[in-house]
Amino acid sequence: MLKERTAMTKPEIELTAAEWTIIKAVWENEPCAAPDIQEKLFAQTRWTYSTVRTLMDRMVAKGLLTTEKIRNLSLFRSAVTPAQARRGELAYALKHAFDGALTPMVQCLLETSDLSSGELSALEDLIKARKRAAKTQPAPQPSTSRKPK
Amino acid sequence: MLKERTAMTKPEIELTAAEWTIIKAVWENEPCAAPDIQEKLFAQTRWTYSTVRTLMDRMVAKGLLTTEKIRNLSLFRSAVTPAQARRGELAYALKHAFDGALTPMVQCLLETSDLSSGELSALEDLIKARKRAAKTQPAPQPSTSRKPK
DNA sequence: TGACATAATCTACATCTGTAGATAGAGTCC
DNA sequence: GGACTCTATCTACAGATGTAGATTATGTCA
Repeated sequence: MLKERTAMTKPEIELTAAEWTIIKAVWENEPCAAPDIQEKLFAQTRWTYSTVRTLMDRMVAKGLLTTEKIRNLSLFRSAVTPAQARRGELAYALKHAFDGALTPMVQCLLETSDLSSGELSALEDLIKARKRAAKTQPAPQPSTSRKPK
Repeated sequence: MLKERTAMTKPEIELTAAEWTIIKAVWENEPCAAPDIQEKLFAQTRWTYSTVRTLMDRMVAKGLLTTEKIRNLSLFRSAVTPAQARRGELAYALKHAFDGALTPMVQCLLETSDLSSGELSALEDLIKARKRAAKTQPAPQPSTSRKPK
């Protein structure tokens, strides 16, 4: 029936392409009704109400969204923040494609993409800021762990 | 999941967790036979020969591996390079989680992970190198394109 | 109280993934 | 040639995903 994540450390959030599409729309409209999301996405996706609704219901079952029923209407809200979702995505890439090693990942990003020198400088600044932060505080979150499946 | 390969541009490689496991083993043994891969992975995954073989055959069908039959034996080789696979993974994350914007992605990486100042300096050097390269040459590859299915 | 417009619910179905057991074909050794 | 041992092939099956039609319940307006 329902499989729920009882909390503690979140079980590594991973979203499919369709789920990303939905949740981004939800983030922008929270709280929102399914028909709103359907309309909002129709131009991009051509999804029918049924499709959107099925997707959203399944996302509720997975703990990605929540619903609250008000009379005849289901109000949806996101259950994960953009930051959490992003982290999950990065963790997946980091874990599988780079065996957890961050530096090569950034390197690959730099090589693959075509950044202006302004953007490069912005990144440099980010790193400098991070260095300063590291001096004062110990460190942030622990990074991903290993183990397939 | 679904990959949409709208055309021309490389079909955007995406690997599932199981496929990553397999292809990494293949990269390290190329060319190799399915039983080798199975043995190699058994400790980590506990997969039987059937499982590994099915996975590998499907990967051949998808163009991720190639086979060549020599008498009774199927020899497998990778059909995508580590770099291609990595780029595919990054492209997916970049596209869905960061709407294609690289700087926020790097920022998220920096925030989430706990890097030593040595590593941070290494990143800084990478960026500096990239800046220098940008001065001499125009630019590398174009980055990913957009449009959900 | 009908006639609509809306939203929800149910059911369906093709693929794709993860995981394998059962069976058959080849090669090898006595 | 039989007994083994690999390797390959076939078939299966549950669960996840993408996509939606059909049917029903609810709300609204004349």
